[in-house]
Amino acid sequence: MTTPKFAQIKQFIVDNIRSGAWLENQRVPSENELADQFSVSRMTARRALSELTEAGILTRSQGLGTFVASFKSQSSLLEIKNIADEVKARNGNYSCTVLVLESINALAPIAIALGVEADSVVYRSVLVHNENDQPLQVEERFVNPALADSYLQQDFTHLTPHEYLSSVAPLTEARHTVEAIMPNAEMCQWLNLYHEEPCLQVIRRTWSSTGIVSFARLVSPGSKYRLGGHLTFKK
Amino acid sequence: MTTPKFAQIKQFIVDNIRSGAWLENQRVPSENELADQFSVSRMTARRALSELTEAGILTRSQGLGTFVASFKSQSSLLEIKNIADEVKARNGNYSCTVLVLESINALAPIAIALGVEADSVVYRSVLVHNENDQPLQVEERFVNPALADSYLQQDFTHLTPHEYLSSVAPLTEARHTVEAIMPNAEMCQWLNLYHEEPCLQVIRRTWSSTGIVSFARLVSPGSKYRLGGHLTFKK
DNA sequence: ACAATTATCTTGTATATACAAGATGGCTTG
DNA sequence: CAAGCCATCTTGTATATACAAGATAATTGT
Repeated sequence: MTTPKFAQIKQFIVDNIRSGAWLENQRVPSENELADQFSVSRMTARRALSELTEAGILTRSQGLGTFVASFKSQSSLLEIKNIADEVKARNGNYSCTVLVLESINALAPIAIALGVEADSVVYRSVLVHNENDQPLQVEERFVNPALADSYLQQDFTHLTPHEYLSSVAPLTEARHTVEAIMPNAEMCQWLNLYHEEPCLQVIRRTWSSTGIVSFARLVSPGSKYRLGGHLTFKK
Repeated sequence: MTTPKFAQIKQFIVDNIRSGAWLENQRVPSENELADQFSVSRMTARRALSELTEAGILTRSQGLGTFVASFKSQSSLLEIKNIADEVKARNGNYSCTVLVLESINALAPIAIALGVEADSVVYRSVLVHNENDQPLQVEERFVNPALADSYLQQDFTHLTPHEYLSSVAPLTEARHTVEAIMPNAEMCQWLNLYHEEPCLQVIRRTWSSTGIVSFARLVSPGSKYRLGGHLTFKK
């Protein structure tokens, strides 16, 4: 008996749901019933139910019982991975080109996004992430100097901005939006696009405990890049 | 003392991380230390650490200790919500128009995506989801008749296809991809677009225990629709 | 000096027990 | 008959205890 008892009970429950034997919103055995059935203590049976509830596969309510969660309530999740890791994962040759690394006076929209005063100095970088020496994504990033004052001295061909910023300011929050845009002429040049092509744009804002750290715009050609997501009953 | 003890300990730990007092990869107090510090049993302290580990805020390793998880390892997640719910959530007027509801002979790519033989009969629906009577998203869906034989008899102006399919075949898995595309003429007409505009396209395939249930293509204008994601240390 | 053992710390699994609190049905009482 | 009470089910919180197993540092023996 190498697999723990609580894991066996989890497996038993998941199998019943996967096979369709237990349908949505149907009641599952109570803690005491499972404890008897598997000859374990109530706390062990409880652990199986609790962890599956935390995973969103079951729902519980005190006094009533435990039920199979409705699939509808499962929100579908998409991962936004580090692009360097993604390229390496598919055995591509990853490289990075630094196009711009400067300090500028923030225009109003940038200043607002970074939570600093308009026209104050912020850092700006534009990098191109390449796979097999072909542009895959352009990263334009605005950084709050108060939280990362040596940003301009970094060598981003070896350390990504995100990695550097994480080490300088402990990140506490991030927000993303994904949209489809048409690249402007400058972006076309950066991405080496000869004809106009729709692009995926991810806007990422990262917070630290003391304020907004940076504001990044990640643009990739729709023909070369896509986001993947996966949702499954398992474990 | 209304809030449970384990929740208080979780709060204490999260506060220390948010404030930057405990940095990435730094060791946090052990179960026994927390138990002494808060005058609780080891099992209660353990619960706080376990739940924060499950949430991805801490990492643990047997024999070594518990550590603040590195932000880098946190995968950023995007939610794909039900569009009807989203519209209603912002107090919009949601409506749905059924453009196509038919059975067709599947071309090769559709047949492969659905896991059926080429040229076999499958169901196809094209719906337009409207916000305040303006097209927001086109949903083109191909359905495996073996798993939902009364699909064509449904009234999708009141029940979404996803809701109907969930009730008929217990869903066990879903996969998504998001990309930026340029709509063709037919799609432009459906979306009421006068000039060409980049669109966000979500492809969703859903599995049941007995096979692939359906294959959906969700297309929204880039100017009207975006996906939002959010990642935070909390609870 | 070096290798093997031991002690001691950590997390991981499991049990038995106790009481609190929500939900439900049946019973008692007015 | 109906309102209130109570027994009994459920999950939720909390403790004390025991042993297993991984990791590390100290100790011991050669």
